[in-house]
Amino acid sequence: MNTLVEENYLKALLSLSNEKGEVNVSELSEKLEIKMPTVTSMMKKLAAKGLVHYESYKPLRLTSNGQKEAALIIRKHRLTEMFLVDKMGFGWDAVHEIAEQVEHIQSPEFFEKMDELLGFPKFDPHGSPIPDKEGNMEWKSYEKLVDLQAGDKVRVAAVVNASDEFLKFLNSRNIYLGLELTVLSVEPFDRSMIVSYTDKS
Amino acid sequence: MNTLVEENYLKALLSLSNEKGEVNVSELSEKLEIKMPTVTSMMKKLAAKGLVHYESYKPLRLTSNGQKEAALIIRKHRLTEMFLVDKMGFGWDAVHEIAEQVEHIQSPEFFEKMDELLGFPKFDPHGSPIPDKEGNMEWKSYEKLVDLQAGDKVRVAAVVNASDEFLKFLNSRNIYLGLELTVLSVEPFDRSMIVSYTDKS
DNA sequence: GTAATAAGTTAGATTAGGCTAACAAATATG
DNA sequence: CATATTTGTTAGCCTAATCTAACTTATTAC
Repeated sequence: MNTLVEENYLKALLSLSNEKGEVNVSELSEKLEIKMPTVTSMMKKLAAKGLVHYESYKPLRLTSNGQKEAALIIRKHRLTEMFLVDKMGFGWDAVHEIAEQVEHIQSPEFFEKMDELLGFPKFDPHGSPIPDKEGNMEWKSYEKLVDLQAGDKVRVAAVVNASDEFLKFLNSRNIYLGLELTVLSVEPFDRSMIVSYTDKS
Repeated sequence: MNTLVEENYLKALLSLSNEKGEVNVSELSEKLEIKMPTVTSMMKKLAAKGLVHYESYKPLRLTSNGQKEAALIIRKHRLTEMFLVDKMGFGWDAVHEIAEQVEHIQSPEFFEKMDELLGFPKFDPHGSPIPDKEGNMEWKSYEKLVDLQAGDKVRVAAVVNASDEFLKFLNSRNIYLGLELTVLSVEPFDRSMIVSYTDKS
């Protein structure tokens, strides 16, 4: 069994390795807002538990076991977010903080029940995939808005790295998952865009 | 803000002081399964935070502030139990463990929402009162089964100190809150009883 | 009312998880 | 390629929460 702190390291490691293959101690340190020496010593501990491959001065990698453990925490996090939005009526910008805490609850039945009540969802309220019970995560690669051309039409499928401020911004503009967007123009200088959509509010 | 560990001490103190006015270090130690020296040092810490009245070799008492903090944790615990039973379909014998963890979540909105979805309940699934937001707990004093006479009719209102085994026993006999019981006879030797009720299963 | 027992405290050690300061290795720069 | 910078590690210290062993104060029993 892993401590709450260990779980947070694993989760951060997984999300960093998804963004970019290899993870440095400094990156992990920055993400967790924990100083590098502390991270180093935790890496040794997690390596001893068989969750991380660690060699001095080399990039960090989760073991397959570590990856699974991390994915199962993400699973709990995303199921919780889904539950908070769908069953409790929270906004998608309000659920992250709560889910950060609920994800550490040790009770398989609790999350089984959520999953069941939600009808075994595959994606969370931000469009991120929910890993299955074995820790497998379906990675759909969506087109990124930044890569589109004028005239392209797309449907909002997911929000990457959803900060509170950004989600509140989207809310204030009535932009939500599933909404159809049309790229009207792209500014060549910085690729800033004008995008149109139907505001149903 | 109190740590999770401090919260557990406060909660244990409140429940012991409800059972019997004064609380000894040894009782608290036994309840928490933490050795006495550790309890002593935590009492000093909580006294420094103004949550406990502590004097060497004297019984422990919560301050009014400590009492409030403790009641608010109990509130979160009981709201959670109610939510798990009413909204998630758990049995009353399965919710304690989960609520022990959920009660430590820091998110007023989360528990506000539960309260609202449950219709502002006054009692939890075991019949125990749910403290209000100010930490006030209505103490209804029910008649205890052990004090009844042959011929008395009562309705099950609450289960005191509900252990998992006892709740499972009640479940197995189809005894639940609100059920009407009739005391048929009381054995003078040890006050054991024969009780009748309608089994609706 | 003294002695035995129980309850409570003090002192000192341990573990988890954090820190800073100093050093070492790897990488980047002129 | 030699040096400066960045990155990573080691060493040593800190706090929270736990423990055991030893000592002190209260309580109980004769």
